[in-house]
Amino acid sequence: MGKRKDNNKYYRIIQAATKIFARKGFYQAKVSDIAKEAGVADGTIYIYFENKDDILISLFEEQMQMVLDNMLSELAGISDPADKLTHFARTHLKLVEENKDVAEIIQVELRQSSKFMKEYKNEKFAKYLNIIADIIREGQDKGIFRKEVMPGVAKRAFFGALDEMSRFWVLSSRKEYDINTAAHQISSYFLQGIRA
Amino acid sequence: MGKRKDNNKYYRIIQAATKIFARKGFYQAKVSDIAKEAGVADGTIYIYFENKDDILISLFEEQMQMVLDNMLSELAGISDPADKLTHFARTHLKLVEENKDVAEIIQVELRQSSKFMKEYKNEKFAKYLNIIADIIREGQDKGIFRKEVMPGVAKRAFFGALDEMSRFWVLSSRKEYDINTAAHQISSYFLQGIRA
Amino acid sequence: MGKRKDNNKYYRIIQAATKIFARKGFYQAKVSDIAKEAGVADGTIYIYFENKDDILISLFEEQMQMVLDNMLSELAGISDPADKLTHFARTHLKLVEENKDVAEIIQVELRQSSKFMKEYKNEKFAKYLNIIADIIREGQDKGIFRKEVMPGVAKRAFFGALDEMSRFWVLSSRKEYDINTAAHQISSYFLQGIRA
Amino acid sequence: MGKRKDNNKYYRIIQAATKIFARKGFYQAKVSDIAKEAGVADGTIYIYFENKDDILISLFEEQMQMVLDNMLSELAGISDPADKLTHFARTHLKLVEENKDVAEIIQVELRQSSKFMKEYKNEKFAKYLNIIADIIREGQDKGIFRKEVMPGVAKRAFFGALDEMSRFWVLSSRKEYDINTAAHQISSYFLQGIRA
DNA sequence: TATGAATGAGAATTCATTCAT
DNA sequence: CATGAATGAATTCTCATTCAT
Repeated sequence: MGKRKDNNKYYRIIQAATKIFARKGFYQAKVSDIAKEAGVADGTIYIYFENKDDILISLFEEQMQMVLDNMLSELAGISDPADKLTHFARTHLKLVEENKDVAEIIQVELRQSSKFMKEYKNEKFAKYLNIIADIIREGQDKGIFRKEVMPGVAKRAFFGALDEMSRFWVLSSRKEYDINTAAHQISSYFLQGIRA
Repeated sequence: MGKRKDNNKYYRIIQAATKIFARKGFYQAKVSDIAKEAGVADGTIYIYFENKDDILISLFEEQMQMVLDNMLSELAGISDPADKLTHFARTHLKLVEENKDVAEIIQVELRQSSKFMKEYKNEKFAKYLNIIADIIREGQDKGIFRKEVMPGVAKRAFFGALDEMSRFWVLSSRKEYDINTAAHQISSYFLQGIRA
Repeated sequence: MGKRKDNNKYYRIIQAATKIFARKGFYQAKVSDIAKEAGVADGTIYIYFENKDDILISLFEEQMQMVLDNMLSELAGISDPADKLTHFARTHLKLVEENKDVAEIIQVELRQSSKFMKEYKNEKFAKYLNIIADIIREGQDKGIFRKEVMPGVAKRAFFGALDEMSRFWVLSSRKEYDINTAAHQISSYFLQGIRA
Repeated sequence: MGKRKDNNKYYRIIQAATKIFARKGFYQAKVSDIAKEAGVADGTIYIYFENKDDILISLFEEQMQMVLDNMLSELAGISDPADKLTHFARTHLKLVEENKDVAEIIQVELRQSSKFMKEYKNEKFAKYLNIIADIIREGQDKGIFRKEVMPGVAKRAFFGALDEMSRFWVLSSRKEYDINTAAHQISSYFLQGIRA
């Protein structure tokens, strides 16, 4: 792929960028901030990444892969589609809580203007959403969920509900509701909402 | 008064900024782009706004006020809380469709890191969310919605579901689902999900 | 002369400019600051003055004329050249004390770069210095002052001594020495220095 | 160290700024003029200096240190206070003649409004003046100068006399008097003026 | 590979001056 | 004469990126 990941500096820079982008936002973050945080020289960044945009893109790819892998392994042992959705919610929110920086970047920067949401085909994110769609289809096949539910709409509704809840956590300091409560509430509305 | 709105140039600049910010994003947009679009000199911007940030903040305030007023008047004649939620969904999505630029900015720029979501207390947006919470509480009082539903969580879940759907529209060109279908689906999951 | 002084606004603007230039310096002062201080509109300034430079030039001319007239009338009744010098010193320092703003501008702005000390022929200031040279020549003719004293050098030495003392007053808040002490000291060194 | 002086670019920029500020004055001088004169890129200036003000401040510090060191070494071998003052005058005026640019900046810009004479504590200049005060005190101790001479006034009178003479040189092209004549005249008035 | 000093294009903002009212 | 909103030229400073060491 032409990208040097062999050296651990690649990952150190990704980690540093995650922290800096989360704290300042993409446009406010300086490449030299990331270099300093990673403990490398400014120029070293350009050995591992094409440019500043590429740091963000790579960060997404790496972190989304981690999120994706984690979610798939969490759901692996569960067979009931309803349980899967409940567990998806809990896992997603727990992940947000445990990886504030990653969550904030995905929340905030990923949604940012043209440069990223428009020009960059975020396939990992699409896959993540499709985990939900697949569970719904599976549930419909098993007769658990209503046939008229449209998976393409429902996946967004379910993800959006979780996501808005996360934003609240990411952007506010106080925590009015704990994760389990929120995860339970949201999956219960949704499950009851689509149940046959 | 601190801000000169008496002159229509204030609104012309807001309109121009809405268009430019939606197209390029806040950081990519040049003040001179906005000036050109508004048909005024660069310096004129600074008669009506403190600086570039202030254009965005003012834009939010003005547009959110419009959105808020519109929603309240749409819901005015409806008494049944379930109908209100359904109509909220339809109105919200229609608004997004009819005001792509405004929607995109609220979607994308409003979520942008520290500068805006953290430092800027977005009270108009909080009010908008609270329209949903109020409807839910009203429904609980009337015994239509389950008592254990937490309005603070549910308002975010419902808004998040709509919002994720909107993002899909705003950021993609093709439209797989029409508004009414999406609005109907989402409000039906949700209503069934919280119904007593 | 093409300059409208008939209206008292001309003088109000000069007064305002004196205050503003003294406080902020020529380049830091905004024409609109002066307009506000004078209680006129920005555009009005340009009815009475060519441009910002012209305000400063006019201010010098007017204020130096005042200083010149004042000094000449103060010295009018004195016949002894030594007394004249002593009185020049006292009058000069008293004037500085009583017209801090004017003094500060002459001290500071008049000396400023090319624009003013180089391109602007400051004839009033030359006349002021020549009052001293004339007194010295008069004293030499009367045999009071040494013949080898060069009036062109001595006038600058005497004025410079007074001027440096003034700067100290203008720029510092505390006053270590009072006017009469300083005037007396300086004129006594100088008189004894040039006496035959 | 906070400021990188290790590289000779620091001094090249100081030299360039000295030339440009002398020619155009601080406010008229563009940072890019200085960069061009120094043969570096605009941005390079900001590696060595905080901002434009800092260039001027640093220039003062460096050049005044040079002036100070030069004066102290010139006076080192002289024991008689009267001779010291005479030599001070000659050295000062020679320095002015040989460093027109430096002299002009110290003459003109240093005196400039609030930004520099008020907010910037010019300690090097104070030290320079105190060389004179110290000589006068020494002379008083040795019984050569009159006891009633106030060193705090006299140092300003002497320096002011020299300074006004320098201004004349710096700002005019023609030279009516040569250095030695002027230095001799001024120190002779002054010495005779304060002698016991 | 790694460095970090140097580069220079780019953008926000200011403010003297104008001119329609 | 007087106004003050509008203009737009001008300038400082930033920072992603390069490249000689």
